[in-house]
Amino acid sequence: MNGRCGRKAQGWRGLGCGRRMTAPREAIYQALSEMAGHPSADEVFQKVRAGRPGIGLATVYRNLELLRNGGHIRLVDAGDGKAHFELNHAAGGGGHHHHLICRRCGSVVDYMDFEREELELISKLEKHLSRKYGHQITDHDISFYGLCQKCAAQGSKR
Amino acid sequence: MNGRCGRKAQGWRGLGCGRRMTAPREAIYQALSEMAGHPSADEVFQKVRAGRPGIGLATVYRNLELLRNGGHIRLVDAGDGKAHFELNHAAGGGGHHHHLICRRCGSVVDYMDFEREELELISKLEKHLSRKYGHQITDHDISFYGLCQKCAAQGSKR
DNA sequence: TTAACTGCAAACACTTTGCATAGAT
DNA sequence: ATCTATGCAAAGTGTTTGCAGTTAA
Repeated sequence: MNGRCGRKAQGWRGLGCGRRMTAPREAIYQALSEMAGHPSADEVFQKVRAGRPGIGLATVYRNLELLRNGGHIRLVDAGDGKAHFELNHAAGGGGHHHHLICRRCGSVVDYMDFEREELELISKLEKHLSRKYGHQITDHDISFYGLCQKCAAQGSKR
Repeated sequence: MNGRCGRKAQGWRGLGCGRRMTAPREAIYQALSEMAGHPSADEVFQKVRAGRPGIGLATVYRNLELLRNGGHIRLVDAGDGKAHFELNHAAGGGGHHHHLICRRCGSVVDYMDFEREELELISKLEKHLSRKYGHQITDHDISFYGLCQKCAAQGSKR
């Protein structure tokens, strides 16, 4: 949208996003892309660490932030106080999805149902809100909260 | 939905939610209800403290959590690492709204546009997702992220 | 060559918890 | 009288930052 990368994104090089392409950065993206679900920063750290023992947690945080700014990955709020991440396939127009989050166990289910109707309403909303409030909308988040099947079965209160 | 209050909610008493109705709890809800926007836990604390000097921050956190579980207030994620709160007017079916959040300055704008279409799609989605995934959906969050007018004007990168 | 990146550890900010006391029912 | 809620301070947690050394460009 505004100043995205500014460089030709030839496959993987796009991750550099005008910055240096370092081994840790690649390893971090790689790790995230190999992980299922929505790992937390620390989980990504553990995974990267397995293949690159010397890596630091700070580097993971710094790169996740960088990758997020570059639009490569996306932050998911699972309501557990930690930041969770997932690849932003939506950047390619591909597998964008929304979330179904359990308030008890924190599990996150992705869903892509009603894609057509949702996308239609969403783009209508984005356009309208942009005009009305002057916001420059780049992103959205639609999540449903409640109890997952397992937790709901475990009894209603606490 | 599941085990909500279980007591007759005679106006304000409903806040007790089966628990003791204490002055701090009332003061905290009162403070939040008098504040505009989406104050953070600490902002609520400051406001309550003004009228009740002795109150503790922990009590504010404990009660915000309690009120949230009781469905009286709602947590808003402004992406700034702090928990923000607002009254859950939606509980009464009234002024439910969604958010327009600035990634730069963290400002949050409420909007209620396209209410009919949105609500229609949302309730359809909730029903469908409940059936398909077995989740017990109690709540949802729809937010658009980007730059507010002011921040967008201040330059595109950085 | 040089400026961004890294790893480490220390610093931070927000939130939660332990415990003795106060207070609602 | 009983048992939950409170206030304080101390402990956690997740995340950020300072800095000297490293490394991509």
